[in-house]
Amino acid sequence: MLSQKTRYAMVALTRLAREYGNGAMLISELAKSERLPQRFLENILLDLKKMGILGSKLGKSGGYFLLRHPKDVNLAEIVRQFEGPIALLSCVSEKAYQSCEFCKDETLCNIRKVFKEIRDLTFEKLENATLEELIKTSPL
Amino acid sequence: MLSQKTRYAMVALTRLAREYGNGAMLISELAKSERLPQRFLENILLDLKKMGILGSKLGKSGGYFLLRHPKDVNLAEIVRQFEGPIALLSCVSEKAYQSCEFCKDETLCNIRKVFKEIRDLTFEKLENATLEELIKTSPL
DNA sequence: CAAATGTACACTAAAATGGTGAACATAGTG
DNA sequence: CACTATGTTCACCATTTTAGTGTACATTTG
Repeated sequence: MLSQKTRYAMVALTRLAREYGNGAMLISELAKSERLPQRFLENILLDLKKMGILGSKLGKSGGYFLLRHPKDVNLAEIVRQFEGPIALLSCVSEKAYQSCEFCKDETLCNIRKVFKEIRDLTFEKLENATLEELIKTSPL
Repeated sequence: MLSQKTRYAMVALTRLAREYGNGAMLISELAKSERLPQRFLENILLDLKKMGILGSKLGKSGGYFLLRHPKDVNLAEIVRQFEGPIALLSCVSEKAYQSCEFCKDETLCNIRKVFKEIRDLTFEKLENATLEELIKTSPL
């Protein structure tokens, strides 16, 4: 299961994506309106800023805002940052590959094959889930 | 990422599936030949016994053996037991569903939609991964 | 009975999770 | 310039999870 941190990040980002183009939003307002713990949220927003996804302004009328266009931020990047590898086994991870201590030949391992397929499908779904897609309202 | 416990369980089970029909195998032999920490493995095998997947015999020439046919044990069951829910969000879990504290209407939530698709694909792959499939040797 | 096995239950060290506290830096306003 | 509202930094903390280990016990076979 995803950590609270990742879930909070997704909620905060989709909100900031809806506000895209409207200037900065206060942490306090974001926390209150989305029901996120403010102090914890501060850490998360700071991480997102360091990733180059959010920008911030200090002082009066300061706050956070989405730097990139919502179509240029996807969940794969967010999940990687806050959860670590998308893969369930390091032997099928793209960014954090480590060879398996059990396998003599990974190409013949059927366990690996299953988890490789799962990783690839999961990654594809997460990568296609841009903030733009996430804030689209379903047709009635 | 999957825990060591889950990985060890998968390794032990595929080995016992290969030995299916050959009687009991010593924990010590299983641990040594598959390079698993024996004491930790004992806990895992006990869990698998309680799940009705393994049987055991005490005393001399005792040990563990697969109770069910290898085609009747799949990774979905194993992952659920040792990792908890297959879903990444409780709002898309089948066995551990919990409503989302953020959503007003889950049917309209696009985040949920993404993770529901991921859950369903993952579950399908894990369910089709029976021990019988896992021990098949690839054709040359 | 003795030895070889699995069983039970408690315990522990280290890491991850989900935060909080206190002081500081910066930008805008009067 | 001083004040105040904001974000920033860094350290700290309690709880839970992970990955085991310790010790004693129960059962079967020879």
